[in-house]
Amino acid sequence: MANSSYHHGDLRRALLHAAESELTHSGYEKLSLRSVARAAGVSHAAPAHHFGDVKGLLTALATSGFERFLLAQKKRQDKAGDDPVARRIAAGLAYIEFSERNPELFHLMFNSQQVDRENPQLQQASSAAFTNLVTLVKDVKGDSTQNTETTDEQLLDVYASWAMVHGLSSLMSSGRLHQIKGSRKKREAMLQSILLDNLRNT
Amino acid sequence: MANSSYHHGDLRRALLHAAESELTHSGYEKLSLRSVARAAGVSHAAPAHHFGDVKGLLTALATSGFERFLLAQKKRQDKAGDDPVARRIAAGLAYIEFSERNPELFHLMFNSQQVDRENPQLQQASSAAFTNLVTLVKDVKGDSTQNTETTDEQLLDVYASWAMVHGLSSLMSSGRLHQIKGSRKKREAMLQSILLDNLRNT
DNA sequence: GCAGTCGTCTTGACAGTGTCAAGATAAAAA
DNA sequence: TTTTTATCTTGACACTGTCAAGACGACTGC
Repeated sequence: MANSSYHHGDLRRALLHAAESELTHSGYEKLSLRSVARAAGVSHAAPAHHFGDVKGLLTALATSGFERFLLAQKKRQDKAGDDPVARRIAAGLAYIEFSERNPELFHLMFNSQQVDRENPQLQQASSAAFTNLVTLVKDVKGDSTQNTETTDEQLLDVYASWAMVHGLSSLMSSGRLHQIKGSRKKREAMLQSILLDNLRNT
Repeated sequence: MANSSYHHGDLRRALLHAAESELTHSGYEKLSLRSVARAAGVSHAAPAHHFGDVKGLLTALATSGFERFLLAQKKRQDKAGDDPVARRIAAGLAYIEFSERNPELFHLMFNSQQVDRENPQLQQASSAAFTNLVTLVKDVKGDSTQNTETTDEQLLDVYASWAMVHGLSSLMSSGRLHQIKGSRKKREAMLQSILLDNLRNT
């Protein structure tokens, strides 16, 4: 039964949903376990059973964030076809768009000291995103000999590409690149020109 | 008198110092007004008189951060001589080094929702840093006709350069670029090669 | 020197928070 | 049906930020 006072049924999901709503509304720095519980219609101590403490809840949120983050990139890079450069740029634009659409979640995922970086699910989700990035960049550089180790040189290329995309995301999502504005198409054209230049280097 | 119970003398500075110490030690997300007051040896409500609320304290911290942030860059870019590229790279390395040395402060300055971005002193300090960046990039592009307006094209160059440096800083200070390691010299050589490529475009 | 004023700091209170221990409830297992 | 187990509630605790009231001492004008 979903609505009897005890045994909510899917409280974990309901709490995550309420937390995400509070996250986008008032930011993760002010997110409170008790208000999340209130929003889900349960007692203040109910979340503890599913998440342990507030860090557990935020870690679960960040994990879910990384999953959707990767999905958004994969979706867009696949839509971009086979050209490695086009694919890399498409993923980059999706990366940036995600950060703009979910600034607080993005911030939580990458910057918060309140998420447990040792958590296995989180690590799995975030390193899956990283792996996708590595593949994309390797393909651009042409040396995607499938399953070989990634060399240090390749990693530097990955870092250069990642830093550019991440820097744009970080600065845009905190409203600092005022000149990148206008319609979505126009903004993405500006970003694309930056990303293209960024990929033209050896 | 500095040590009579009332009228501390320079409590504002003492509180800022205590806050910065707590900042680097336990992160700004857990920084508490009351513990800062305790560390400074005053009552729990003393900080309110100087900073209003916790947001005021964090805003003052961020402001002081931006000032030192700019100073560090200027110092290093001047030491680099006259070559615009060398100067830009030097400032970039100082930018990154600052973020590594003060990850929590850096995070507070750029990402925290708890600082008042409308604060005049903060805006003054942060836009001074931005102005320096604009000048550096213009000089690299060669069109530093002193006091002319900055065109949109130039701003895109600024953004491209800024995003790269900021992205590296953000990722490094949160410990995500594992392959950039070793001695300071070695790490900076890697960063420098990335930054050089980044400046070679358009 | 002396009164009054004003900026500085303390005290005490309040609502809100995260976490813990204990107990209540209902579903699942035996 | 009885027992066990997972789930949720209740109540308490120490801690937080903020506010109002007051205590203190430095400064001002005379």
